[in-house]
Parts: sequence; C-alpha cells; structure tokens
Amino acid sequence: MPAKTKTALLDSAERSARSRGFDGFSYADLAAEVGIRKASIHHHFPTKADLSVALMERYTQELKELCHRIETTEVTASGRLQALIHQYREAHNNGKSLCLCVSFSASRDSLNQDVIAQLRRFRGMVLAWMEATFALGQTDGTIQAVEEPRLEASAMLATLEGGQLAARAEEDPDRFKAAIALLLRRLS
Amino acid sequence: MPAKTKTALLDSAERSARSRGFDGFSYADLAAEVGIRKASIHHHFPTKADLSVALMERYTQELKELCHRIETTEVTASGRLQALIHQYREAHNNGKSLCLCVSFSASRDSLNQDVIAQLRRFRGMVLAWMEATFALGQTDGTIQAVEEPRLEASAMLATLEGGQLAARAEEDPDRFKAAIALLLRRLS
DNA sequence: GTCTATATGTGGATAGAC
DNA sequence: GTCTATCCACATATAGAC
Repeated sequence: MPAKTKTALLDSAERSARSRGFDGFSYADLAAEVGIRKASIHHHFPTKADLSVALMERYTQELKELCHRIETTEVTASGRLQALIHQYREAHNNGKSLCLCVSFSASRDSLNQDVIAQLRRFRGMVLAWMEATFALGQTDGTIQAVEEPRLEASAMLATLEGGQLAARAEEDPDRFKAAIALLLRRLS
Repeated sequence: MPAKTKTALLDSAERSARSRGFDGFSYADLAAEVGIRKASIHHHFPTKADLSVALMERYTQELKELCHRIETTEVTASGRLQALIHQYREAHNNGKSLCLCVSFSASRDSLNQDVIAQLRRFRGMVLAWMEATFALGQTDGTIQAVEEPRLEASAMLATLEGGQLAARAEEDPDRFKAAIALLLRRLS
C-alpha cells in the first residue's frame, strides 16, 4: 500500500485548498493532519505546484466519472442537471468550502502554468457536459425555454460557482439555494 | 494633505487584493508601489485587518454611491441593471482582477470577524439594490418575466461574480460575456 | 509621518542519516 | 519513505530615532 500516504495527502490538501485557498494552505498543515513531517511530503510531491497539479487532475477525473455515472442513472436532461446541481450543493459544505476550481481561480496569480492549464481543462470539461445536456433538453423537452445551450452552460456554471461564493461569504447554505432557485424551476 | 499617502495605500492594496487575494498581497508590495517603507504603513493601518476593513468600507461606499448615480441617470429598471453589469464587467479588468467581495470571500478563513462583517454588509447592500430594481422592472415592464425579485437578485449577483471568476480562470473577458448573455437578453 | 533596525513566526524546499 | 536539521525568503508587527 504505497499509495496510502499519497492519497491521504491529496485528501488533506483538497480540503485545505477548498476552504482556505491556494495561498492559505501549507505543507505544515498537511503534515499535522496526515501525521508525518513536512519534509516527507516532498518525497511524494516535490513542489507545491506538483501537488496542485495532482489535485486538479484527480478533481477533474472524479467529476468526469460522476458525469458519466449521472448519464447512466438519469435519462432526462433536467434530471442530469439536477444531479450535477446536487453535487455543487454538497461541495460547498454548508458554506465552509468551495469547488477547487473556484478556490484556485481566485488565487490565479499564485499558480504556475501547469496548474492554470489544469484549471482550464476542468472548466472545459464541465462546460462541454452542461452544453450537451442543455442540447438534450431542447429535444427531450424537460428543460424550459432553452435557446442556446452554450450560453446556458456558461450561465449555469457561473451561477453555481457564484452561489458557492455567496454561501461561503455568509457561511449560509440558503444563499446557494436562493442563487439557483430560478434555474431549478426550469428543470421539471 | 495628510490623506494622500493613506489613499495611495488603499488604492494599491485594493489592486493587489483583487488580483492576488487576501493572502496574496503584502505590506512589502504596497510599500514598493507607494514608495515608502513597510514600517510606515503601520502608522496608517496598524494591522492588515485594519487595512482590510478600511478597504471593504471604502469599496461598499463607492458602490453605494454608484448605485445612487445610476438611479439619477437611468430611469428604467433594465437600464439600471445594465449599468451595474457594466460596472462588474469593468471590474474584472479583462480577467486580470475580481470584485473585492469575490476575492475576500474565497479567502474567508484568513479574515477576521470585522472584515467578514463588512463583506456581509457589502453583499446585503448590493442584493437589496438589485431586488428593488427587479421589483421596479415588474411595474415598468422593461425586464422580461420577473417573478420573484429576491431570487432574481440572488441569481444575478451569483452570475456576475461567477462570470468574473470564469474570466479570471481563463484570463478571457469573453467568458464573462458568455455568462451574462442570457440575463442581458431579458433587459430590453 | 517616515525612517532603520529588529523581533518573531512561517512559508517552501534541500541534504543526508536511517 | 520518513526522519532531523537546516536554509533562505518573506510574512506581519514593534521600538525608538529623526
């Protein structure tokens, strides 16, 4: 089980990064949480940039897999979007954290190019999935008034991420609910 | 002119905070930009928390004044919202910065209680103004399909803030435009 | 109101023993 | 793979001279 410590480090780093931002989490925090020394982390992730890239890669992969799972369990476009919204609602954890993408986007100036590339990859993946789902909504009729799937996807992602920020700013999950309420109404 | 240095410090701090986040800007940066020594900053703002509170206070005040100005120059609800959208578009500066509220919200765990209170005050002010404007839209008929002004305001703020994040993540102003395009269509 | 000098803590990272 | 020990840069903050 050589991957155990590495996974524990990624788990701890993800939690920290999502609640404190890129500049707000440190090797010292991770070491304390995982139960090894700071220096040992460098064996698994030589630099913070390496760790951050691994974090974004895993995050992207996990959401991609979730999207595939949603497609097998939900037949309708509206059902699929509702399932994704559910994921974003859980992700903000009652206003205590953010999607890793939101957290890293805000700290953009501190990120190296590889991490920024991963950020772009993540957003591209989510937007493409949403756009395809809105397009499905145009044909299966389960989403009201869809005119342009691409713009719907952009607006929806902004609303979800902005809603998480609202919940985080006031540490109140109702802020997220209020932000997405009108979108939710269009999903029958 | 005793306020000159203080103002210069606030200007520099605001720029830094909005592009690098709360944890990403330092007294050393400000000192270099303003042309005084680090230690001298403490004379104007004893702690970083004091500086941050002053930053949010000024930011809130300025947006409040802008909202008042908009009310005098724009008669219709849709015109007023368009003017506010314009402000948020300018604020993200082609993906190089964020609204101070977004930037600070992401670093919430690093802020002290006074700054968090200011954050809440800022959001309350903007949301109230948007809600009132959507309510006006219900009577003046310049905004399509307004059902619940409170939810419209929550959704609009989330979309604007999320749109800024999108533009920041990819350093591409078109991401902001795409995020708000559907909202803009409802404003005649 | 600004300076020099300094305190004190913490950041990421490295060398080398075990 | 993990440790101790250490480096160096930088963070916020303070004391006291000018």
